[in-house]
Amino acid sequence: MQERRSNSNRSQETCSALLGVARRLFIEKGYAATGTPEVVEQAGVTRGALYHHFKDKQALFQAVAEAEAAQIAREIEANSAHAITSVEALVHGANAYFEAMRKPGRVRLLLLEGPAVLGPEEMRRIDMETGGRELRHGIKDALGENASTIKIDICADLVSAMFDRAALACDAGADIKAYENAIASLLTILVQRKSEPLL
Amino acid sequence: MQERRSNSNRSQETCSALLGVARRLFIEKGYAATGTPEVVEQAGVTRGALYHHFKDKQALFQAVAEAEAAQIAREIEANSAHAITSVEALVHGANAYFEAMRKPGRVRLLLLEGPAVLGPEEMRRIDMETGGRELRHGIKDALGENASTIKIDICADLVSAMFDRAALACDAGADIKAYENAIASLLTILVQRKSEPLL
DNA sequence: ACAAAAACATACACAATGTATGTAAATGAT
DNA sequence: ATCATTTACATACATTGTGTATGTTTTTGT
Repeated sequence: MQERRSNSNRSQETCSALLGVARRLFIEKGYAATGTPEVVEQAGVTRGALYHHFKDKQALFQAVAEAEAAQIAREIEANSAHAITSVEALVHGANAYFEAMRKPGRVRLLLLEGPAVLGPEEMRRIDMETGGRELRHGIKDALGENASTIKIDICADLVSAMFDRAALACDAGADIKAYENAIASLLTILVQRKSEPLL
Repeated sequence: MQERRSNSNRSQETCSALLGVARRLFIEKGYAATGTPEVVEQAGVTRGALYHHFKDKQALFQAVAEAEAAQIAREIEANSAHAITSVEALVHGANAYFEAMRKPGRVRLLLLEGPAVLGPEEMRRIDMETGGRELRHGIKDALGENASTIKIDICADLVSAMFDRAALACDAGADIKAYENAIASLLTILVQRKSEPLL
């Protein structure tokens, strides 16, 4: 009794199983402590399948991280759809980001292990293709048209750093509201300075 | 011909050799790609000596990270000795931090690998015992006496996050002056708000 | 139906980690 | 000064994981 499946279906299902198990183990035990034998065992395949679909363990992690970042971007986009002023858009986006990063494991995946495993430039690329792009857009609106590209980039980078640190702190048990208020104050000040360039 | 050395001297010299080689390899190749056989070979000892002085590879990394953080704290303290106002102290401290973090490898050690290998809470502990303590003190002065402890902590955490991100960007080739100016502006705004509490 | 390619599975070579055990040097007490 | 004890190492081993090479099955295209 053998059900005939297409090749793309086979690949998709095995990749999906591998990514799901890898994601859970990377979150539970971390990248270094997660062995490929354990991953394939729980996914119901062999190491041969893994190394057929992914170049190495790092590529598996990268796929997990990219999928997670894409999902986060979708959630942010859904939760911050309606916003009138640029400040509101920024604050809504920030709150949506915090809400998304509350899902267990995301902080560890994207803020702790990601930079160490894939490097900061690769993580920055992933971030820019997902959530970071919208943040930069919001910052650009907030700063006004007289802000140079480089200043927009730096400002967005610094604000993004605060967001990440806040998510990290909340993941460690800190009060979310306190960080949200602090960041909201900073963003408000930032935008009120629109006329005379802040940075 | 055998020179009689004290036990503490023997330990100190082997530990020093191990830490020096480990530091260089951790910086050059990263934590995961650095093997203990390579470390002990270049240090002129055996793995037995390593595992006698350090519990495991992670403990070796932690010792390297703590030594580096302590050295950075010393450099900051030396370079920001004289400051009149609290703002000046903050800006001087920030510039001293950037200058210290320009030394090759420190960004990778303390901002990339450290959080992944030792965990964020351990890195925060190390930071608080070295440079972070002075930053928090400066922030407290800048915010004034009416700021609550929790607000001081959060503000210092967020500012520290910006410092770290700036150091990371500069390590990747970004313009240091641009980030320094951006942070200086933000700090100025922060402190000008002393009367009506910012956070 | 048959060749080619894709999707796996199996087996192997290599390396690294941590530990257990053995040895030499230093310390402390008599 | 000697001897027991502890400290500082060195050696050997057991385990585990990574990546690759090779083999097998299933699908695809002609």
